[in-house]
Amino acid sequence: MKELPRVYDPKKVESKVYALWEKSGFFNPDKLPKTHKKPFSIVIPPPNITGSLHMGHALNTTIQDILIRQKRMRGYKTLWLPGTDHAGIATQNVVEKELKREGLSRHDIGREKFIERVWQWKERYGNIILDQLKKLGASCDWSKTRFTMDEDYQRAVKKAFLHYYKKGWIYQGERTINWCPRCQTSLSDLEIEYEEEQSNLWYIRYPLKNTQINTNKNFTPEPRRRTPIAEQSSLRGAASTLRGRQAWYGAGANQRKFIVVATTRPETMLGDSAVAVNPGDKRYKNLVGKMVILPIQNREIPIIADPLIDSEFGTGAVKVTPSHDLTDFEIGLSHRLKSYKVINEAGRMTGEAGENYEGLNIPECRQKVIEELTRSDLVEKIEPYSHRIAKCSRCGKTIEPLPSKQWFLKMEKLAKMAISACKSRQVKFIPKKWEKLYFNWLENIKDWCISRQIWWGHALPIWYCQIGKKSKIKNKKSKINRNKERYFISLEKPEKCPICGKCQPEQSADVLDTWFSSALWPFATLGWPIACAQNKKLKIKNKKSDIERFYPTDVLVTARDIINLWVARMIFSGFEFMKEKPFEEVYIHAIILTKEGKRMSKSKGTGIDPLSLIEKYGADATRFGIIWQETGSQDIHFGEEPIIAGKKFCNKLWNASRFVLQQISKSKIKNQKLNKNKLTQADRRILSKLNKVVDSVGNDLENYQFGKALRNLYDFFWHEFCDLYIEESKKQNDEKSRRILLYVLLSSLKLLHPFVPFVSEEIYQKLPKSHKKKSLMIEQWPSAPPLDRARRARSSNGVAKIKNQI
RNA sequence: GGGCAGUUGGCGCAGUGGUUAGCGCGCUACUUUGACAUAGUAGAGGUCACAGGUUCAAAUCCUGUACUGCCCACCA
Repeated sequence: MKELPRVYDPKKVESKVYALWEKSGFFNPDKLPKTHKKPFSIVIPPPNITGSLHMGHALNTTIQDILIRQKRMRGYKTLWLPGTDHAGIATQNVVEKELKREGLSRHDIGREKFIERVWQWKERYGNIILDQLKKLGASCDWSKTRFTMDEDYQRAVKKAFLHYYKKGWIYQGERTINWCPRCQTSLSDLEIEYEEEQSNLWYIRYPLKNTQINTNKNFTPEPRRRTPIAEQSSLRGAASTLRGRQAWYGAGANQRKFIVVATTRPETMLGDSAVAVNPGDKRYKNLVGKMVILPIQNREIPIIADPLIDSEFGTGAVKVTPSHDLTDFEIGLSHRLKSYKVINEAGRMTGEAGENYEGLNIPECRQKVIEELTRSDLVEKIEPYSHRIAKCSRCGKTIEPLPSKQWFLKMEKLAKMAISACKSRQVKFIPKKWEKLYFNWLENIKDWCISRQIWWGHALPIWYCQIGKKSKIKNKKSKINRNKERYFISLEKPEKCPICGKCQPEQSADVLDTWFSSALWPFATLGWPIACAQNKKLKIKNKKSDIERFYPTDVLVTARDIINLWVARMIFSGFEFMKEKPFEEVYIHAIILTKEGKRMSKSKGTGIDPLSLIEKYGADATRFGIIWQETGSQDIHFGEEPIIAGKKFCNKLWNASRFVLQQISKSKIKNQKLNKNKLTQADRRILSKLNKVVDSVGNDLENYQFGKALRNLYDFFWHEFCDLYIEESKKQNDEKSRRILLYVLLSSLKLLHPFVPFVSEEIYQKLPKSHKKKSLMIEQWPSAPPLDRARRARSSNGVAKIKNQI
C-alpha cells in the first residue's frame, strides 16, 4: 500500500471527497440503499441569494449536516432539501447599487427591464452561497434545490394568497405603516431595527382657544433657559418643573393660556389633530374637551383623553399626529380624528404642511418649525434626550411612519393556531425557553401588512379594472370588490376584464412581503399544491410523492432572530394549508458573536469569514471549531483557537489511522470472535470506553448537545485511544490487539464522520476492501449494548457484549 | 418598563450537590523513541463575581447585590 503523507492536508482531500459523495448519489434519499426506509427530513433555512457565507450559516449548516449524516448512518431515508430565498428588498437593493455604478436608477430602465436584470444577477450570483455550503461539506440533495421565485413556487404563493382571500382574511386598508423613504416601501414591525440616538425633547406651548399669542414678528424672546441638569434628574419630566409656574398649571383652568406638549419630532406638529392626555391625569381634567389652536397651522384641535398616554412622560400631554406615528394612528382611529399627511413617501414635507414648508426635508423642516415657534415664544424648553430611532433593517435609513394604502392579512385565527400548535406540544422548541418569545409575539399580534412597494418579489394576484371605477357593477357574483377601486383576483393574466368586460386590467404594482413566501417553504418546496393534487393518482400506482413521504419534516434548525419573522409563520401556514405541523422540533442554536461578545458585522470589520477559515485550516477543522463552542443555546464568543484544535485533531486522527493501517497490513485481520479470556486489562478498558462514548454521543446528539458530543469524542479518541491504547498495543504487538485497533478506529471514524466528514471519509477509503462499503456515509452507526450502569459500575464488563461485534 | 442569559486559571469555555474543579489555545521544562513536534511526558496557573441562606456536603440549590450582554414594548 502506498505510504500516506505524514501530515493531513485538507486541500488535497476535500474537493476530491466531495466529488466522491456527489457521485455516490447518497445525498438523494432515493439513491440510498434499500435498507434505508424510514424518512427523516430537514428543509434548510434558505439563505438569501444576496448572502455570502457568514459564521451563522456555518454553524447552522454544520448542525444540520451532523443531524442528517448521523440519521443517514442510522439507516434513515434522509432528505436535506436546500434552496435560496429571493429576499425582496435585499436583492433589489443590491441590483440597484449595481445600476447606480452605471449611473442608472431602476426607474430609468423601468420595471420589466429591472426585474430581468435581477434575474440575470440571480443567475450569476444567486448560487454562490450554495457552493459555499458545499465547501463546508453539506450533504444536501442538490437535485431538489428550490428557489422562492421558481415557477412552481410562484404558483404556490398565489394559491396561498387566493386561499386567504377567499376566507376573507385579506383586506386593503389605509393605515399608518412603517415606510422606508430610501427603499420606497412599507415594512413590517419585524423588519425594523432600533438605534439609540441623541436628540432633543422639545416642549411646545399650544395656546388654548381664545388665548392671544404673540405673533409679532419683531418680538425677541427671552434667552431660552436650559433646564439645569440637577433639576432634570430630580424631577420626572417637566410636569413638576412646571407645576410651580402658575401660568400653565395654576390654580384654575381659566388662568391657563397654554398646554405644553413634549415631542421628539416637532416637525410633525404641522399634521397634528389633537392633544391627548391620560384620562386619569388630574392636572388636565378640566381641559379635556377644550380646544387648542395648533400653532403655525392655526388649526383648532381638541384636547382628548386616551389611556394610551403615559402621564409620566414629558408634561403628560402629547401631540397626536395620526399620519406619522403608529400609536397616534390608533388614537386617531378611536377618536375619529382627522388625519393630515404632512410628509410624503420621499421623506419630504407635503403641501398639507403649508406652503412655507412644502418640499423641505425633515431636518430642514424641523429647524424651520422650531424657529417659527421660538419667534412666537412657544418653545417652553429643550431637553437633551436620547431615544431609539426606528431604522430600516435592509438599508439602515430612518423609518418614516406614513399613511398608506396596503394589503393586510388577518392574523387572529392564524395566530391562535400557531399558539395551540406549540401549547399542545405538536411543535416543540428546543430549548423550550424560546417558546416564550414566540407566544409573546403571537398573543399580541397585529394584522400582517403583506404588501411591499418594491419591484422584485411575488406580484399580488390582484388586477384593477381600468374603467370599472366609473361603470356600474352588474355581476355581483364574481369576486368583485365594491370599493371605489374595482379589482379582482386572478392567478393568471386575465384575457379581459371580468368587471367591465372591455378594459385591459392592470396588475397591482405591489409585491408580497418576502416572508409571505418563506412561510410556505416547508411544503412549497416539496411540491405543494401540485403534488398534493396528484397524490390520488400516485396512490393508484402505489407510489408516494415527496410531500407525502417527507412532510412534516423532522426538525427545523435556526437561530432565535427569526422565530417570529419566519418560524411562527411557517407553523400557522403549515396548519392552514397542510392541516399539519411543518416540523416536529425547532432547534434554536446559538448566535456567533466576536470574541468580545459583539455582533459580527461586515461593515464594522468585526466579521470572520468562514471561507477564509476553511482555506486556512480546512473544512473539518472549521466545523470542529464551531461545534466545539456550541454548548446549548449560549451565544458563542467566537475564538479561533478551537479551530486550531480542530486542525490538530484532524491531523491526530490522520496519524493514528496511519499507524493502525500500518499495523493491520502486517497480517490479515479475520472476522472472527475475540476470545474473551485473552483480553488484557487495556483491551477491556478501551472497548468499555468505546461503548461508553457510543452511548453518550448518541444521547448527546438526540438532545442536540453537539459541543458535548464532540468533546466526548475528542477525549476518547485522543486520550483513551491514542495516548493509552495505541501505546499499549505497541507492547502487545499481536493480532488480537491489531483487530481491536481496527475495530476501535472504524467505530471512531463512524462516530466522528458527522463532525469531520472529509477526513473521516478519506481515511475510511484507505481501509482494506473487506472492511468497508462504498462510502462512510452509509456505514452503520455504532450501537452500544443497552446502558447498564450498575453492571458497568461493578466492573469493566461492559466489554462482554461488544466482543461479539468485533 | 418587562423578560432572558452570563459572571470558573492569561484568553475562550465545559462542568447542575459528593473524592486533589476540567478542556482548548497560550505558558515552562525535558524528549526528535520505529503514527503524529499540528507530537509525547512532566509542570506552573483558579479564595468558581459578591453577600447571605439550605445541607453532613455547594462552582452546582435558594434569596439578594453588582457588573456585562441580548430580546421585547405604543414613552410620543
